[in-house]
This record gives sequence, C-alpha cells and structure tokens, in this order.
Amino acid sequence: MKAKYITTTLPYVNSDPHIGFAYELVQADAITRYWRLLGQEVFFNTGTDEHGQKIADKADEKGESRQAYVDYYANEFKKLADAKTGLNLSYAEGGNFIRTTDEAHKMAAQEMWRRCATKGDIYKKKYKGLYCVGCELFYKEDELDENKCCLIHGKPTTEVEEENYFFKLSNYQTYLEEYLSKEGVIVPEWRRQEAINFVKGGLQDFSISREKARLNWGVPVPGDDDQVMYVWFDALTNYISTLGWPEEDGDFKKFWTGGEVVQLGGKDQVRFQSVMWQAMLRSAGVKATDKVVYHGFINSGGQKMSKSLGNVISPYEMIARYGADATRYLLLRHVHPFDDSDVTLEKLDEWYTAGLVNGLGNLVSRITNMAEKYVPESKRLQFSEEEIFPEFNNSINAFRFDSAIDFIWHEIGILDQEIQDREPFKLVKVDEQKAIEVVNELMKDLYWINSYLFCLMPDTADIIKKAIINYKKPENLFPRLEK
RNA sequence: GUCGACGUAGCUCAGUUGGUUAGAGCGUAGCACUCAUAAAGCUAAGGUCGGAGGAUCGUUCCCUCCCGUCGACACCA
Repeated sequence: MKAKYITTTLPYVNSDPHIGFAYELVQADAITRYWRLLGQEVFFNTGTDEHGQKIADKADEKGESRQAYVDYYANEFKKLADAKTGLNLSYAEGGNFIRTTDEAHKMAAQEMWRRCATKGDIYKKKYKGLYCVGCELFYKEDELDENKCCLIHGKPTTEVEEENYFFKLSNYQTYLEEYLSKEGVIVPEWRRQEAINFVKGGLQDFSISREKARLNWGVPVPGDDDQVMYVWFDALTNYISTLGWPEEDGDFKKFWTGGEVVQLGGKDQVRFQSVMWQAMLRSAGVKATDKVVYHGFINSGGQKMSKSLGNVISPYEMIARYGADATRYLLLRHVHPFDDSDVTLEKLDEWYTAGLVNGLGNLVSRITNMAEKYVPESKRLQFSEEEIFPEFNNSINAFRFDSAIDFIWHEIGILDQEIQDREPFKLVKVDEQKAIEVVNELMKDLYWINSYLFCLMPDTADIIKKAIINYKKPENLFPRLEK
C-alpha cells in the first residue's frame, strides 16, 4: 500500500489563527486519521510561514525583534494544532510542524533555488514599479487613486527601479497544461478548469527575490548577498523540506517520491500550489503533487469576518464553547468542503445542540444506560472491529467530509428509531431475555457507528468505545449549552 | 468588461435523462411517550423550484432574454 503524504498550507503568521485555517487543519487531520484507520502510513505536515515584508512590518510596529515576533506567533499556531491546547491534530504520530525559519528549511529553499538556477529558470531583471515608502510596497496603477497616491497613506508613490530575480514560469506553459489535463490533480473539478484557463491565458515570469536593502527578513539568495528570496519561493519549498529534502532517501523517498502526495489549501491558492509550485518542482526535477484540494472561505452573517464588523469567530472561541471534538465536528459537517460557507454563533449553537447533544450524546446515553441496567455480566458481548461502509469511504475519499458525516448521522437516526420501535425499556418488564438481546444488538450497532467517529472526534470516540466495552454509561459527552 | 457557475421550503442543500400529490436535515407549532442530556417519537404549517418569453401534448429540469449572487481573468504566504 502506497504511503500517504498530506499537508496544509502554512499560514502566514501576521495575525491570530483564523477559523478558515482551523478548518483546513481539521480536514487534514480527519483524512489522516481515516487513512491510518485503514492501516496506511501517513505523513501529516503543517506549520508556519514566517518570512516576508508584512511580518517584518508587524514586528517593527510592535517594536519586537523579528525572531521574537515569529516565535510568539508560531507558538500560537502550534497551540491550535496540538492535542491539549487545540484541535487535537495527529501530526505528532507521523508528521511534522515545520517553521520556515527552521535552519534545515532555509537550506532546502536555497537548494531549490540552486536547482532552478542550474536548470536555467532563474534570471535577473530590472523591475520598475510605483513604490509607497509608507507601505514599503510596490503597487500597480489600478491599485492607486487618480493621483497615483496609495490608498492607505494618501501620499504620492514614487517610481522605483529594483533589480530582482525572476522565475521562468513561461518555460512551463506546455508542461503545466499537460499536468492540469489530468482529472483529479485539483479538487474540486471546476477549480481545475479555472487553473487550465489561467494557464492557457499565458504565463508570465514572476519575481522571486527582493533587494535586501529594502527587505532583510528572508532566506538569503545563494550567491548574491544583496538579495533575499521573496516569500513564495521560500514558503512553497516547505512541502518537501519537511520530509528532509534535499536528502533523497528516508521520508522524502517514502512519502513524496514513492507516496501519494495531497496538499490542502484555500481557494486563493490555486496559482501558487497548482501552477507556480508545480513548475518549481518540475524545474528542480522533483515529482509533481498528485492532488491539491481547495476549500472555500468561511463568512459570518453574510459578510467576510473582520475585526471592524465584530463578526470574527476564532477557533479558540469555538474550542472554549464546544470543546475540541465538537469544534472538529461542527467545522467538518457544516462548512462546505469546497464552496464558501456562512457560520454564526447562533448556527453553531443550533448545530451543536441538534447533532451532538440531542443526537449522538443522547443516543449514547440511552443505549449505555439500558445496557448497564439490564444486561448482567454473563450476557455481555465482546466487540470486534467492524468494516467501514462504502458510503462513508466514497465521501471521505472525495473529501466530502460533510456528506460522510451526514451518512453517520443518518445511521444515528436509524438507531434512535430502532429503540423507539422495539421498546427494550418496556420489554424488560415482560421478557427480560428478549430485552437483553435487543440491547446487545443496539450496543453492536452503536459500536459500529462509533468506529466511524475515530477520525472525526478521536477523544469522544474513545470514551464511547470504553463505555460500550464496559457496559457503563459515561458522563454526558456534550453538555447542554447555557441558555 | 470577458469567460464560467449558481439562484428549489425560515436556514443549509438534494433532486428531476421533461410526465400523476417537488424532497432531506435543521428551525417553528401541536400531540404524546419516558430507556435517555425536558432528549427520542408522531403530526402539522411552510415552496407560483429568481422573473419574462419560447419550443413541447406537458417542464422546476430544454432554448432566449432579464434580474440577482458568486468565482476566474497573476505577484492576494
């Protein structure tokens, strides 16, 4: 069985962890755990992207050293990922949390650069642009007002000439068209069509460095002390540096060259992940990514989440209110895997109560309660692993976490109905043996349903499993929310 | 502007290769039960399937136009 590799994009650490990234993490973890459930070896990568202008600016703004600033934020993101403090991700059981400021990563980025340069895909070119001193950024004319002033500072921009390195993306037009022609390299399919149209529209080379004089927070360009890499070039390389590349053996060989490579990203990532990155890999002689899955964005109350609107829902807020497992469930079931979704606290509360308190939690209570009371030691069952059903497999393999969970909850509904129809709680008064039989059947079905939950809500699934095996009703899994 | 997608119950969405009463989940209202986290169950209300025109014996499902929403159209890590 081919080893699997899955990675999220690395969030840029210029603000607090966003719910959209939390969603990406949870997607990656759910499928990782699912694959592991099937006995596959999986490398799960995530981490933080820490170089570039905006981060340098932020650190300066706060009067902190850049390293101190990124150390702080990298830790915030790591807390979101980890078991006790966040979303309980399983990268520690096979995977990595990479930081682009890691020494090994920086060396890998430089090696990537050298390989592309050796291939003849990197050249130096004078770049002319309208520069705002206040923002320390280049702007295009249509991003400025009629007097060519930047919209933030309202001050005139100046035309500045800078010499940068460029990557010859134009060399890869044909290659990329061929790469993108294979169904499945991008999910969902309509994003693949967008990417194809984008490439067919013609490819321009893109700049991959900045003058150190202007920006000194980045990986040094090999052989040129006056330039540092522009963030993309550096950051994209993390997908292989995390596996030890340029070392060809070991994890890189097992999970990238010899494995199935899946990358997750937001819908704004198509050009980076499926176009530029694929060209870079090709240039460096590395195998292409097998599949990139793009999710949509999460809005709230019909609008983009923003501090000024006060509609930001932070992942930490969700974890505090519902718990880590419930947060995972809510995101996976109610955020659309590909399209934009709308999430509000009111909706989250409703979903939590309906699906977890009244749904799963109550079902576990009623079944294990009867099992504990009615079934004597001598009549208790041994449980063995059950097979996973195709409806679930097909959905998960298509990254349709929402419909995979719908399938489980449909089964939960059926089990509730079963209790209603067979009435073991009445039966126990007239035919105890029959009642025990019915409850044991319910326990088996619940055990089977629970086997699906391990990849979605690992801690909860563990508690349920123990409750079933021990015929002991657990504490409430999902406390009712305070009104 | 060009190209593309979409617009179905309060909400999120399914669906029909055109054919008798258009579906689900959640939400809402009522009934009623008690094994369970005042949960589960039953029943009900709620839709001119975006609008107009056309082709058809007949369309929510095909064609045209209009309105609306969204996405792509490269330096947004």
